[in-house]
Amino acid sequence: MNTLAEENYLKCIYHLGIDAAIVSTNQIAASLNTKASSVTDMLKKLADKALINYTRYQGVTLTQAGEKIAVGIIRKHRLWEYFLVEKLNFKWDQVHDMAEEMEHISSQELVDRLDEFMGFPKHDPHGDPIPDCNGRFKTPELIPLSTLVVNQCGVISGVRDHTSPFLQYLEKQQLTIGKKITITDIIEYDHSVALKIETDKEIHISREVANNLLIAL
Amino acid sequence: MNTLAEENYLKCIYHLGIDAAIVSTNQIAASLNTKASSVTDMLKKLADKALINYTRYQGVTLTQAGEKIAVGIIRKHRLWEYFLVEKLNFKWDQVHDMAEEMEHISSQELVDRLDEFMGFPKHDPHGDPIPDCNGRFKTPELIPLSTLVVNQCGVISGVRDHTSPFLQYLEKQQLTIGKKITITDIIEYDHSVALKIETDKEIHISREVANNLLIAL
DNA sequence: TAAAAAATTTAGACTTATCTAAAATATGAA
DNA sequence: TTCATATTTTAGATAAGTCTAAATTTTTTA
Repeated sequence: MNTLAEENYLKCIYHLGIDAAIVSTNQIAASLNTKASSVTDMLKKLADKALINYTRYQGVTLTQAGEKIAVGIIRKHRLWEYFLVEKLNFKWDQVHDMAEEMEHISSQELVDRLDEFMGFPKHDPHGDPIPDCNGRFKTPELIPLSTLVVNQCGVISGVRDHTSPFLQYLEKQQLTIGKKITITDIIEYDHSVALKIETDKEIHISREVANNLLIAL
Repeated sequence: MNTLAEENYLKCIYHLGIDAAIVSTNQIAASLNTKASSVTDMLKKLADKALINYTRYQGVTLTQAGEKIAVGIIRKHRLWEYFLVEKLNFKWDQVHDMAEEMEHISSQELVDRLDEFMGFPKHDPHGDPIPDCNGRFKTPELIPLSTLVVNQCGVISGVRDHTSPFLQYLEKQQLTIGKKITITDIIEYDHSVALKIETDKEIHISREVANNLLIAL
């Protein structure tokens, strides 16, 4: 088995690897709030375990074995988030830190039974896809709301920012997963966006918010 | 917050303290599969944190603060065991190791909501009482089955041995929590016991098994 | 394309929790 | 009540994961 620190590095490399073919030491250090020298030490260890491909000064990628572990952790994280929201009635902005602890519970059978207990959910409370017990999942085509044009419509299906303040703001504005929205206006001056939620409510959001809201067309 | 190791020491001292006013270094070492010298180191640390009362060579007791933490961990352990058995359909002999990991998940609100979700259960799958959110619980008067006499009856309400082989054996014999039993015979030679389960099944168990089965009269 | 800047690694140190071996203290049997 | 034994503590070492500071390599830019 792997230590907690190892698991966190693998998960981090996986996430950073989504936007970049190769992940750098400094990216990992920034993401984990640690120092580059600490990262280097851990990279050597993970390379020895054949969980990453690593050459000095050249950044890292996950091996198949490493990716499998990372996806397993993400599966657990998202299933526990779903559990916390759907079964224990937490809000979507409260569950991240708890799931961060729970994702390290080791039993494979536990996760699989939890999955079954909840009816094999496909998405966590933030819209992120939940890998199945074989680690398979598909990432739907989502685009930032900021790329839509006037009169275009779509469904809120994910967020780029998972922090509490952002999620709380969205909740207050009723900008939650599954809601259908239509762009009614885009203000040239600051790129802020006016939009209609479902059929009634009309609201106005900043460019930054629009950038962090993901839409399925 | 306390480290995982600290929590395990506190829980261990609590359990050992049930049968003895003062807990010794060697008892803790045996119980945690560690060395006495390691225990001494940790005792100093816990004493510095005012979680135990400790004087060199004199053994330890928990302070009120230490006991509160220990009971909190036991509450979490037992609630998760209940969850695993009642919601995820695990057998009572499969849940201990998983709960051992889950008991260290820190959120107080999570445990309390879990408790509520399950309807505030009073006992875990092995019959042990679950402390409420204020750490209060009462230990019912239970006696080993081996102390009963012929024709005496009672209800199986707990076990002294929580290991898988013992629990599996009990399950196979239908000697599970809640079953009413009546002693039909006690064999002088080896102190083994013949008994009737509920109204029908008649079985024969060893002295050792009888010693580890707890009965409410 | 060479020097400056940025990124990364190495070297050496610290903390936590553990260990072995030796020393100190307590216990209990003669 | 003293000595042998058992228990406990101290001293010093080790592994994991982190840190700072210095050295090395890569990248950028002039």
